[in-house]
Amino acid sequence: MRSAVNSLPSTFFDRPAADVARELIGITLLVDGVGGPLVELEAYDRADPASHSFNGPTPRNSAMFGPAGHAYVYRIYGIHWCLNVVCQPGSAVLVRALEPLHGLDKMHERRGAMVERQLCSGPGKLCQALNVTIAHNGLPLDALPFALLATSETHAIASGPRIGITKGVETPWRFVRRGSPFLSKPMR
DNA sequence: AGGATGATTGCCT
DNA sequence: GGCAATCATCCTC
Repeated sequence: MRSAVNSLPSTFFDRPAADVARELIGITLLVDGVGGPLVELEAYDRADPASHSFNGPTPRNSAMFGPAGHAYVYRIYGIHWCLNVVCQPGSAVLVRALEPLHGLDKMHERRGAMVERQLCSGPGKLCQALNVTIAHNGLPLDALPFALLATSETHAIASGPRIGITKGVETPWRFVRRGSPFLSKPMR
């Protein structure tokens, strides 16, 4: 049984990013109807040396200091897009992986022939599959093309160190649905 | 199975 | 000029 929470209050996001990241596990993210349940997220905050916001606002990270519940999209390594949801000022949750469930045909068009477990198993892959780009930077997640849907299911959640960073490596702010085959990497 | 590499943008020192 | 919240490909073991 599913209940729509398309209008998640900004108070849901205007909290510590680690709390939001944990609670977003299992919530379905759609972009123009394409997406599925979130299975992997990471938290970053203002006091965190691994965070883009650590040294204050810049043109690139300005969305991180904007309204909670809006998107922060940035280009990484000159190639890939990464999608975040803004939480407390200067903090955000990086959307790293989801279970491909809706719009598989569109995902395959964008990602090519690909086993399902690799369609959205990483932040860059997920943005390609859902067609998220800089055009989405700053947009609210409670309005089209975005949608967030909660389920009544509960999930076993595991946490551990974040991926791909060189600072703050011991902060266990990566949250995954335990045992999911759709993660960017197994939790360990 | 695991390590090295190239692609390529934008911010930093 | 260096580096980064990545990924696909091309090695080597």
